[in-house]
Amino acid sequence: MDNRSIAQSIAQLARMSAGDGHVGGFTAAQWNTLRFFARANRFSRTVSAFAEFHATTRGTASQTVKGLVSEGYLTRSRSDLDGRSVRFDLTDKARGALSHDPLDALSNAIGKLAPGVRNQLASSLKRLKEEVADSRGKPSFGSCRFCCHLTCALRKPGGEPSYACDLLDQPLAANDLGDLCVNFETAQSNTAARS
Amino acid sequence: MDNRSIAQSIAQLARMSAGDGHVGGFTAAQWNTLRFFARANRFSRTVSAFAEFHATTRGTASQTVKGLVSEGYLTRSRSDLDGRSVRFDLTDKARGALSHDPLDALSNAIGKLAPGVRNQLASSLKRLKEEVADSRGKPSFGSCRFCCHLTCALRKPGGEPSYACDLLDQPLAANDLGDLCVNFETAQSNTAARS
DNA sequence: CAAACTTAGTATCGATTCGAAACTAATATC
DNA sequence: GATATTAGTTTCGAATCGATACTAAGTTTG
Repeated sequence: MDNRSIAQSIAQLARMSAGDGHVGGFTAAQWNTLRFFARANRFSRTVSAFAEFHATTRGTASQTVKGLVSEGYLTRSRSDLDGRSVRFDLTDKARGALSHDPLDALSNAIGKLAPGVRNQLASSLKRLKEEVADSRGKPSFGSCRFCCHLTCALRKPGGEPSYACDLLDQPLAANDLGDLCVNFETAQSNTAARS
Repeated sequence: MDNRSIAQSIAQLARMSAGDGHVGGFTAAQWNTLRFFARANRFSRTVSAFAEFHATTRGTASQTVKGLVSEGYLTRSRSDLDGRSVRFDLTDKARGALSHDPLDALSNAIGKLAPGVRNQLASSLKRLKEEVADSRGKPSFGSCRFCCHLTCALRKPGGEPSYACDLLDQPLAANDLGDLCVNFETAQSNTAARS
């Protein structure tokens, strides 16, 4: 099986499961938007970050987001720190909708893989994402847990560790570490750190 | 990393690399169409099979194909066996265009994986495709090589083997065995063969 | 064998999406 | 303080999509 066939398998798998069609009242673009805002951390729940993630323009992303806001799936709130920035958060209504995500067919299939195979798959995909993002000069949207900007300090010996992002200089809660971030940079391979 | 995150990685990877945007003068739908007709075997280079593969309607698929025919990327020819059926074949112009496929970014990234990891990835994806296709009650588009309908006869001891599809009762050339087919059914797991 | 059904492909229509470009407003840089 | 950059929005035209209706060829069935 050659590389191109494997690449096409990935593309087809995505198309098969995400479905381009209107499932459950949402368009494909809307599903992707909801999924993104469900998984992005608070620094990344913006139109720009979503546009980047979704590989589209800010204009298009803005339209999709606007639609979901007017239908009550996202709330809109301006940032205190940056007057230009606007953050969007999922409503409970959206969270309810996401419990019938058509992508679950794929998630379930993944769940049936043997643990070792599953983990191998996850790490291969992570690797591929970084590689492709790199070749396009775009961020790859990883989670803080594997990001070089994550700093961890142990408040007191044996106590709860506290986390922070040293790029944005903002604290991070322990259960936010798995969320996606625009500013993600892989923790290894920082050979060009001093550039 | 949970199953849903992995599923989203697959979706994102596909979107990142295939790019929804107009690359090289083709739309995303057109790229997918060209890729399909490049990899499908002669029984599957039809509007219906492509619609199935692309998870869209025949109407939409017909439109896209029509456009590519009028631009000289596909040729149209009626089937001798079935007066309704029409087969579409790639022109050299199309083959040239495919040498600048934006999906190559992903193919190249896959090529950089260690051979073992790469093969593991390929088999996981194959498995997932079948699983998801099954859960949707749709064909999964595998290649003849792994299909239960493939029959192989050795003409003479030590000679070239000859292949055929026992479903369509048609001969298969050795270098067609890697092509995609609508009628694909996985060679193993035929527990319900007598149903 | 003829009526009824199915299948392959096409055409038309309106809704949605997309990218490009122009625009406002806030922040950075020099 | 002028200029550039960044975040988000808006508008516009082209393209896509799904739904639906349609033609024509094959299959089933009575």
